[in-house]
Amino acid sequence: MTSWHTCSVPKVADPAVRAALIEHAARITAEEGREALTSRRLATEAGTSTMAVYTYFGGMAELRRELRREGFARLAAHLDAVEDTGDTVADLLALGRAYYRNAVANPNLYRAMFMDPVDEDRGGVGLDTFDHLVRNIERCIAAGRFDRADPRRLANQFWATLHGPVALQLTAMLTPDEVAACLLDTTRSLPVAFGDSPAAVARSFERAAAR
Amino acid sequence: MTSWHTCSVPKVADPAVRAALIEHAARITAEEGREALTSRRLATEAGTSTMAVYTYFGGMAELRRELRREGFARLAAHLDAVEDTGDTVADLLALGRAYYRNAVANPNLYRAMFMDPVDEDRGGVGLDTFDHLVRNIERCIAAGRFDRADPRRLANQFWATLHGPVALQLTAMLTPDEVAACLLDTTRSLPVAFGDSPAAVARSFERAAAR
DNA sequence: CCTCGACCATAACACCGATATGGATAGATG
DNA sequence: CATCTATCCATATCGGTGTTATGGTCGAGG
Repeated sequence: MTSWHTCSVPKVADPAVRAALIEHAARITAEEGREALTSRRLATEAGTSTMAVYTYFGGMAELRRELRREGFARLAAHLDAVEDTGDTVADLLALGRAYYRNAVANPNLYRAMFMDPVDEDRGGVGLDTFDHLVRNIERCIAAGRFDRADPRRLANQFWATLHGPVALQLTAMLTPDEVAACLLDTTRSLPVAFGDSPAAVARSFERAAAR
Repeated sequence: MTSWHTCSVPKVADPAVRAALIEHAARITAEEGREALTSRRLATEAGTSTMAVYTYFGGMAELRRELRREGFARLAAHLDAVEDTGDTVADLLALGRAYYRNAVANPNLYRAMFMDPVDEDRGGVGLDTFDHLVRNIERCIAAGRFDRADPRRLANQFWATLHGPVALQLTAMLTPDEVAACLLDTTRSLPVAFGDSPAAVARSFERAAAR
């Protein structure tokens, strides 16, 4: 029949099934970690069979790849929520706090993005996420707060300085308290190393904390 | 028979089999990563059966725990090879370089130690390894190079500052070149944040690089 | 209407960690 | 020396995994 008003879902490459798989995969991974994400369980909870994973993704590895893409989208949403103010360094510190909050809010997705091994090369997944960080550092330089330098290099440094404590907390190598102290110290000293004055950093720190 | 000169290996709790299991497990993990370490393959290459894993360790999880202990022993050997000189900050920088070299030399063991998830609490495995770092920082403080502070807190900060770039390199999020630049910058700025003068840090940096 | 091809449910395969079972053997006991 | 006992481990098995082969269903286009 297929009359014009039935609006039947096209059977070919049904995007709803694909989206449901990613959604359920993200939920299972976020709630119980990578090991809990099995093809059979995913198929059951998504209301399909394991074959759907292969028709839409090719295998569990590719599905996890899409899962990482989803995680980067969520991280980007967290970072985009930090709005720019006149204090570029305070903005940078706020970005750091948002990064940390996203990590502890979704530890298993953070693991999947930044800590789990991945055989294939990471084909630029999540690369645009860090443009946000780079642009903020460019503004810090333009505002005269940081010395002139390659913004990308400073951004990598800032990122690694965040990732170190975060990763050690997620593997229980450091306690959350130790990590909090660590981040407090490093995020305070890093802008100074980038060229800002200690007094200005202290002011920006209070402004960022007040948000 | 078992006369006094046959020196028969005691059958009860044969430590040679246990050692062989750990040795082969370390080799397989180091060469091909965590996923390659299966009980069947380990048993085959060690010349025994999978049951040996259970009689000696209780399961694959406990075996991996011992594997981590082995990794910490190797790291400790790397760090112990750094000898103390009169320049305590140069010693600290040399420890950092040794830490990095150990990580890139045995990436999969580093993963097993610091990046892989572990359900049980990390029962202080590898805790003594960081005493080395803490004592060095205590000497930096005693020598007047660093401001008075909790040495453990500074050690955590130093460790996290190393782990961040290292971990991002091992997951291919950053290239080795980017990580090298990152470590160059952070290890240079961190002692300054700890209270040392930039000029003194620069001197110690050259001394450490000259080793 | 009818064919065609995409989608996917079922079943099977090879592999994993873990366990039950029993045989072999070293050491203790008489 | 004979026997007993407890340990170690080889075999077989179980439930689980990712993946693949097969075939049926059903929408789309001629």
